[in-house]
Amino acid sequence: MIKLHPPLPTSFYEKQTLDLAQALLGCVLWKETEEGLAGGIIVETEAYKGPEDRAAHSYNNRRTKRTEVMFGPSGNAYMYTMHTHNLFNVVSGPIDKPEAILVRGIEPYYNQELMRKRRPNVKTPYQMTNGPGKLTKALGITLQDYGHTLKEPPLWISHKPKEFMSFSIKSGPRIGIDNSGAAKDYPWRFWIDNNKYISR
DNA sequence: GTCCTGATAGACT
DNA sequence: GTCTATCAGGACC
Repeated sequence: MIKLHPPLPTSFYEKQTLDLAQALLGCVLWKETEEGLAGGIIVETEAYKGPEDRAAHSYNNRRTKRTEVMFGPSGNAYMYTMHTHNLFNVVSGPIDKPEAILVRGIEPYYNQELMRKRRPNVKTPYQMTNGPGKLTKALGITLQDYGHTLKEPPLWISHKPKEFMSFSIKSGPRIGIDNSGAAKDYPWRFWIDNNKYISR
């Protein structure tokens, strides 16, 4: 699988964050664990643009143990715990520009059986991965992956498979950030139109 | 729609 | 040490 779907190179991540958020749509997110390898198509993302974005953890350049990885180079994993769930983000922006992209939804692409095993009790296939906390559980992504590069196993992102080369992208306000002033209205959420694995 | 769960970092005393 | 908010999810109505 790694030979068929090699990691995207450093140059892929050297884009404006809003462009990268859209470029990630259709790409495959892979995670290999002791249980096996699983992969899913990224179908929904949200951009968070550091200093000027009140909704971002790195707003006003807040530099802490948690946000530290966002001040580093792009192409690394930023993990964050929300209640009982782990959320996965791709670090974006150059060094000292703390920006990131939250992955909110994936479509199972490889080893759906393993995802189902990790997500018992779901009633429809969509419920396995149609949310930021759900997809990390389905793929087996944990806080251990914080700060890890996305350019080599066990956690990596590969180019769009040919069946996902063409689709239309929609955008709109982000989810769950109601207390962030004007920032809550920024249309920095992107998704693949008509995809069934969008979080809402 | 409402309510409850409950990990972790960060702010505060 | 203690308090509290959080880029949700699930169970319920």
